[in-house]
Amino acid sequence: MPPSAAMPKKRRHPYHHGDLRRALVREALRTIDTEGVAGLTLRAVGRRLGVSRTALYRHFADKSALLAAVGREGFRMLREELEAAVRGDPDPRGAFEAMGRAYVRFAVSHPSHYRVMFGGFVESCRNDPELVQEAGASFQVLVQAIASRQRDGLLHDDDPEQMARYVWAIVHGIAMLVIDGQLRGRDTDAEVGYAIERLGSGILRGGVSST
Amino acid sequence: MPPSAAMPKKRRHPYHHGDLRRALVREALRTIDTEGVAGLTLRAVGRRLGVSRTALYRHFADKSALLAAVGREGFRMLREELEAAVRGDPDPRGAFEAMGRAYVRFAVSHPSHYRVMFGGFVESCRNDPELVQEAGASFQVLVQAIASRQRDGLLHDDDPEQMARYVWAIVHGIAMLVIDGQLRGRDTDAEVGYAIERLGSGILRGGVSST
DNA sequence: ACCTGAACACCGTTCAAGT
DNA sequence: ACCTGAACACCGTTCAAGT
Repeated sequence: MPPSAAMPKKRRHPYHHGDLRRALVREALRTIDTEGVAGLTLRAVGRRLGVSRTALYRHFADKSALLAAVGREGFRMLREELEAAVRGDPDPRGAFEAMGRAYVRFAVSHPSHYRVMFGGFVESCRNDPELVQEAGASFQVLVQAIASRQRDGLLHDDDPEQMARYVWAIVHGIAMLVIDGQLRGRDTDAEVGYAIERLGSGILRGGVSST
Repeated sequence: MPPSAAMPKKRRHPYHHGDLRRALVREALRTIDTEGVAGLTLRAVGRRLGVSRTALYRHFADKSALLAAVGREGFRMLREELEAAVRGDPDPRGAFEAMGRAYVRFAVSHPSHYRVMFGGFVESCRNDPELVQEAGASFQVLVQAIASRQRDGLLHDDDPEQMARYVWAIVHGIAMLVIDGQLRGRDTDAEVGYAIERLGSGILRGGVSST
């Protein structure tokens, strides 16, 4: 037989080297970055990793389990950044603002994570209790920050969770609008800065509390 | 030949009766309602309408064109509801609140429309200028309402478009959180009510304007 | 344990052909 | 004009088989 005919020419090592699971998540994110969540296919991920179409099923039950892993990672990263923002600024007012900026910055610099976290692709609560727990932990960072500032007398004495949902809706709204390109041409920092100012003071003018 | 052998037994009329285009949009919405945007397939839509897999291409260039039609319809409906809310309440303060409630109510009662409008499924700006125009028209309803209240001296004299983006981010954020089930167990009306109150007055307490 | 290819039941889209 | 079926190049997932 000819010496070089039956040589397998593509695969260098028959098995994937190190941590295939992590590689799959990383490659999925790269794909979502460029193609969008709808453009994510397991076959292409495998192909790009030089691995069979079905190797993925050794690490994830199915496609939505892979997405759940992406979402979980995202919530952990977000929580760490929020905690860092709280820790980073000794002034309570400044720390609160830093959290808001950190939240939107996270979403803008990790849009793929963020979309998976909130895009409704993961059937969140049903499937993955770990993901629900991570999501709850991120939210609690905000709740605690608000409660602390209420104790300092800086914020109104509303239910801290209620106030946290309000603040969350604002930063989430800004983040989604930026990611979806609805604020194209706008300076994200300026948008967040305006929002934080009016979040504090309100949009109503003066003491006009009619009737 | 046997008398009843070659009878076509399924199709009652060989062509689709009336407005296939409208039927396709309606059926697409029904599918998204039950299966989610990811679960929308053109073949299933055709099947459910008793029409060939490819009949759709007489009315839409491709799948994303169908989604663009859904998005356009959504923006038109949203604008009409916002305009109705403004018209419906003579009191400026009440009308503004009514708009916020109408916005979130629209998103919650038409989640499929809303997801398509803002989910990034339509490559918005690129493909469909009509859709961009409809979206802009909805936004202008809010901008005009704000400018009018500024002339009455009710709101701070910020750039009305800037303030509109802020208000939009809030209602959009609430709408997305409700639709994605992140506020499950919460009373949507109560969330919106709280948001509108604090949107007006701010979350900071008293006249503490330090430094 | 980890990986593989073949196979199954699906997709979106194109196209020559029918009425 | 409007609709059709066959065909193409894709999917996610399962499964018996290899190392």
